Amino acid sequence: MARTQGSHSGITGPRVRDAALRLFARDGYAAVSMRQIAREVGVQAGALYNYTPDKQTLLFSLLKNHMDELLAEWAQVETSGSPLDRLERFARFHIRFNIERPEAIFISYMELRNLEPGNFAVIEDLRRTYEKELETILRDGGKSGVFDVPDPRIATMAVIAMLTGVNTWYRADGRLTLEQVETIYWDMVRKTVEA
Amino acid sequence: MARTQGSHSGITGPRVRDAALRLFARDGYAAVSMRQIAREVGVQAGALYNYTPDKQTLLFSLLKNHMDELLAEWAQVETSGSPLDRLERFARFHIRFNIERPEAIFISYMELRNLEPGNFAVIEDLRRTYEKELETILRDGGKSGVFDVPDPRIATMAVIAMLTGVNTWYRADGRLTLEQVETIYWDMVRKTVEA
DNA sequence: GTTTGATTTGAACGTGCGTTCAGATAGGCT
DNA sequence: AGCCTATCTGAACGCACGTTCAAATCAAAC
Repeated sequence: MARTQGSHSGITGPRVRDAALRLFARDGYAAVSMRQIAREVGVQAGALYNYTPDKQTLLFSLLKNHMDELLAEWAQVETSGSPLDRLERFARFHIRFNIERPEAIFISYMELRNLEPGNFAVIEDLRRTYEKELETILRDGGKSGVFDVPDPRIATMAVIAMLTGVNTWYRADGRLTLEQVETIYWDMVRKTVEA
Repeated sequence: MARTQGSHSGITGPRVRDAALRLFARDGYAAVSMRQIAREVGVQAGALYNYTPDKQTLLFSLLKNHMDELLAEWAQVETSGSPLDRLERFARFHIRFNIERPEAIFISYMELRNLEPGNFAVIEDLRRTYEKELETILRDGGKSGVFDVPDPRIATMAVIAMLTGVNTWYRADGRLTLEQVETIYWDMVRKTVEA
């Protein structure tokens, strides 16, 4: 019978994932060995295989989890209102979500190429689903005349690139609060697409 | 005396750099072995060390070359005129330069973390120099009232992120010409910062 | 206090890594 | 024709990799 208390599995499992996330983000998937992850957790390399069938699946699982969380949290954001309101919510949500988990975001952009084709397709599909959310907002605003977006797909990519860029320079101890950054970016995003 | 004709050095050298650039871009620095690069060139691994002291220096040299080329080409762009004109030139230049060498651009963003600290500092400094060019344009436009950029540094990062994002989706055989893409992005950039 | 099974160890597997270097090769020079 | 030397080969170095697995460990269940 499985132990339900005092089992190390419930402790070691998350610690393996935490260590892998942190090390993959810092040094890159290819540069991090299973032995490094194990050392971080305080365990021998063999023990990791109680928690993942292999290294590739560990990476995929981290990314899949991240994307699921992204979509789940976005699903909880109010979706009613004008395209302008919805766009503001998206911009602020995107910045805040990304800043709160820089390591997962970093891996999501850097390690896609290290996913096997099948795994890559899954993540790519989830990413596209997320992008479609923004695209829909921009199309709605275009139809109603509030936005001027000659090419909604490109505008989507441009806005996401701009927002995602925050992670490359924002520091929690910097001169601006996250709220201030959100507002500055929201202002720029609004001007970018407004009619 | 050094052979100046028929020498393989003049042929193999560039081929090593080409292969390294392509493979680093496709699979990542850490995932590419010297033996793979050598195989691509049609040579044994040991021969590579006639052209680079080690793998790390090969990566650094590619990035350094790229940054030097970026700054050299930008230096040839007309710098006179109104901030609006200068911003348009920057936007179009940035897109075109990036699209013309996607592999070098990709490596420049992905493999920075694989540079030794000293090498990293050099590349980072060159990047900042380039960013300052845009920042100056935005500040000048702000002073003259043509632009409304409450935070020029952030606006710089936002614009560069937006423009650099083109490389993630643009395909030469896609539905838009590079000229069309430039124009669409220039329009968005202009709106982003215009007063 | 013994049994049970989830968890971990520690060693081993074959493979490939970056780099070095003595020796072979071959093209330009005199 | 023969020398010179830039260039390349092929083998070797020690080391680390991802993964496997029998044996050891140890906390919960009885």
